[in-house]
Amino acid sequence: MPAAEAEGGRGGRRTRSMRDKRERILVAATVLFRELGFAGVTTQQISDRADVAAGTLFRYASSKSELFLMVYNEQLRLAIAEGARAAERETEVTRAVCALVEPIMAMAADPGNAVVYQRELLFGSPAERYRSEGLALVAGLEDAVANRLVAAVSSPDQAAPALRQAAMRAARSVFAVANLLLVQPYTAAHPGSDVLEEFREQAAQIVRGLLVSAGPSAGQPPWARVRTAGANLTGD
Amino acid sequence: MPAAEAEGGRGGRRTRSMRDKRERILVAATVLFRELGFAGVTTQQISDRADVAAGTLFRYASSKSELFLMVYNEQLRLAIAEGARAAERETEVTRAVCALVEPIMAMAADPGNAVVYQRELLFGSPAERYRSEGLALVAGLEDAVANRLVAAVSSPDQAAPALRQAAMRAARSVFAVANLLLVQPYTAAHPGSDVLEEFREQAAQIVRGLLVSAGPSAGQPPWARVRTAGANLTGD
DNA sequence: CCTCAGAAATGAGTAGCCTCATTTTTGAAG
DNA sequence: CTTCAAAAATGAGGCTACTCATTTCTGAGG
Repeated sequence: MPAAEAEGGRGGRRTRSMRDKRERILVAATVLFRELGFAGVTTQQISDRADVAAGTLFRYASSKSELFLMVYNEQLRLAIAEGARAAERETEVTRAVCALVEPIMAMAADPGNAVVYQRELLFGSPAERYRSEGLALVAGLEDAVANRLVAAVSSPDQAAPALRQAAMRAARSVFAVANLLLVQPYTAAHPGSDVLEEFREQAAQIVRGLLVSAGPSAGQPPWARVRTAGANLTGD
Repeated sequence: MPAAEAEGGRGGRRTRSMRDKRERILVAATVLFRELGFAGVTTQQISDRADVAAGTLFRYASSKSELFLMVYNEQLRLAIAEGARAAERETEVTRAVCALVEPIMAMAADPGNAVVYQRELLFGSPAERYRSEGLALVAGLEDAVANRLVAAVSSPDQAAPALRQAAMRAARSVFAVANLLLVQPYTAAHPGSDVLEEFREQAAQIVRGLLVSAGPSAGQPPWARVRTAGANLTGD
């Protein structure tokens, strides 16, 4: 009987050893990815540095990509938290929405890894643990944006479902825009433009679209009046 | 002297041989990618089928990804052309914009390859030939969308620069939304929703945002009046 | 203490993309 | 026809992510 008890509760040599290993791997991966970039690192280097065999790595993360997601999910979590804090200080909707998302845009300071992170998050094979984790973080952020949009227009409890839906849509659009702008340095599609500034403008445009009306099928409820709130984003 | 002449003009055994080879490779790649998907095909299979050596493949496309882009750029070209044709038949802005983009959404009928195409286009290594080609196609489509938006509001020749800029932004937003929706089946982020319907709604919202005003810094020029044009997308 | 079953670790092996030193082909000039 | 240089083709081999049969370890029961 003490069996499961003594083991599961806390220590247990086996459990501890695995925890240590996981930690060593995480640290090694973090350092190496940061220093050499995703493509510049081999899984060998990581396993060497973590002092485990090559094969052992794949018992803790099913692929190099997953390893990468494991490392950078942490950074995303931090960015999201910072965005939430910053947004609380804003009263105007559009500003608040931007505040929520901008810390993520700032991750692009390290263009190489930020872009890889996006790629793996969007296109990694589904149903992998760390990918889902990252996607959940993103979904949470989208919700936060949608909530802020709804709050700008009515009190949360009596929000019409149609409004909620329109707000979710706007949130997703904002997110899509952020995504594409993050890769932009890499596509070199629209050079010369300031990415952050562009993001603000596009976000403002989308928010305006939401505020004009909740959508074609909503029959113009009262809050459709709030037309141009947020239009003076750059004005003050 | 006849040197460059006789060769460059048309035939020339060498040139012809290379053309043939390129063609064989393209055909082999097209068939195999279609039948087995990007990941399901090895470069060996392609070179075998094209009846060239393994290494020869990489003289015609610098990587498996480029090979893939080479094949699917063609499909994108077709989709864009079809969109242009469909858009001419529409009078209402939002509908026209959707018509332009929707054939691309339809490419997602083959989810596997459509998603890979997006991935390679967005994240492939820059400055590769076929990637640039694909990006140029996309840029052209964005321009077409922007033009249609501008036309909805003023005659093209006297369009204010601020309007043009705002329209480009909206076009890019629409595009970003399309991008994300295309990967959605793969992220499984927002299941249950009809992708095409979602696209229309989000696009409508963005267009509305543009029509409300050209942007904060534009000082509300006359065309800012055109507020809710296109709001009845689903209504008729 | 010993035994033993299941978990975990291991690292040699595999597959597949791509490189590059070598070989073959080409077309012009003598 | 022969020679030659430049272009193109070749395919063995490198590199690296990942697998899997084998080995090592762990902790419980006797």
